[in-house]
Amino acid sequence: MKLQLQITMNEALFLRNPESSELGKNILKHSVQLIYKTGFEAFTFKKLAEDIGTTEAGIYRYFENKHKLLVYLTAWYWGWLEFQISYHTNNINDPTIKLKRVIKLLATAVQDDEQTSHINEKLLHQIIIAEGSKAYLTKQVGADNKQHFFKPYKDLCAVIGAIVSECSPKYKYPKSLASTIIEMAHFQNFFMNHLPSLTDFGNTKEETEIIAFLNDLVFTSLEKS
Amino acid sequence: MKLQLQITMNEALFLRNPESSELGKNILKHSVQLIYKTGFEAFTFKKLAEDIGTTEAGIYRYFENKHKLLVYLTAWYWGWLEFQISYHTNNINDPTIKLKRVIKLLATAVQDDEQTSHINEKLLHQIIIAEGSKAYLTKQVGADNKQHFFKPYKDLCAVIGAIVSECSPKYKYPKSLASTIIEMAHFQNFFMNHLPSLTDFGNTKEETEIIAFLNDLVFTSLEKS
DNA sequence: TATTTATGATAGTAATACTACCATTTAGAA
DNA sequence: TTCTAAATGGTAGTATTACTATCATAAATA
Repeated sequence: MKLQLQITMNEALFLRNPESSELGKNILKHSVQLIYKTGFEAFTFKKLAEDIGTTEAGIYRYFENKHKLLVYLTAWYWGWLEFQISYHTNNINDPTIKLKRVIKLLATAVQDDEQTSHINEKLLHQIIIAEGSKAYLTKQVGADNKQHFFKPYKDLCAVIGAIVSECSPKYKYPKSLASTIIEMAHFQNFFMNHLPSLTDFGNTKEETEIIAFLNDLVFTSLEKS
Repeated sequence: MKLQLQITMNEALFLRNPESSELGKNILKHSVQLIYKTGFEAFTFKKLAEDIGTTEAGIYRYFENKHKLLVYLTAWYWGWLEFQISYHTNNINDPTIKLKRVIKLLATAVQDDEQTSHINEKLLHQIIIAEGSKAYLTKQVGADNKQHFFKPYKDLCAVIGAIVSECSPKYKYPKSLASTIIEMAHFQNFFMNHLPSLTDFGNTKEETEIIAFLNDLVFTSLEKS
């Protein structure tokens, strides 16, 4: 049996649903590869079209511009990650163990998930680390937010914040701690690999060290309160 | 008496030193205003030239491209902030008080500093919040790093990391905690203002709450170890 | 079989990100 | 003071980017 995981996306993110056709799926697949390879700044619809073997106009029928495509990919990732979290923390009662799993999932390089054939989660994870915050660090953040483009990110943050509160009902900053965990899981990874002197993991470059740091940071805060 | 604070900049960041001429100073001054107003993506040298009343070619004599200008501005800001920190923590012996001052300086909206007439620090602080990470979240981060473009950021991080270690010599992650403090002072501010459900400060939107959160996060970690 | 719908192919435009060149003004050295 | 070099102003031009529009064809569907 092979289950197909479908993540429901905000329809305002695309002009035509990329999951609904071969070309659309190719756009998702190749955009992940190309953004990973060139970085978001150098990424253009023209290069993407050449990569796929279609034309620029073909891409524009699916996405208005590359910013919307990036927001789509990040939203997809957060949706996917929330599912991963719900799957891997299912049936666990101890919120401390749950939160540890969450931290591990956030900070660990992902395996390419067979369930979603056209998107390479491992590459997408790297894209989120290096480009993810560009999805909201824009002048349009307010307008995009009104259209609920960041709902998957907020939902994930709310889920993690709820686990934090389960661990420690009196802790005063569950949501800020949740967004800190998410962002730092990624930033410390980027720093470790590119600006190692900003971290304490420059020698080993091991993800496990980031996990240990975040666990230490989070659980001393929660134990105290 | 009016002292002029000069921040020494990496010469590879510019083609001609913008501090050395009126046009150069105008480029710095107006780029801060224009990036603040339009955001970095929509910011172009053409618009900047029109703003100043010069031509595109004039700007290109000082900066190779807008990325280098952004890196210049961020580097300037980190250098300036390191001076602020050293000034405001001077003669304080208790490292805990020092670290609290640092957190406050990082998280507080700055006053425009009279000592540096052509750069508006208050606007620049806002630019750092919204655009600062774009200086290093690029494919060229390795090449830029080799040219020491991020040295002021690293120096600042090292200074803060040293204070952390003073507070708690056994704490295992002083540098990662320092970069976490810096990034979160800015990200929580951005979230509070634009995606408030990612924080616990959405109601009041007060910087003092970010400071309280960071103090709680940092000092429970340090007390414990 | 008729008819939508998706795609392919081509063209065109405005803006961006530069580079090059020349004329003029300004500032410093002789 | 004059000469010279440096800084600036102004204009042009190019390749690329970020789109929009149009038309033909192929594939799916009714």
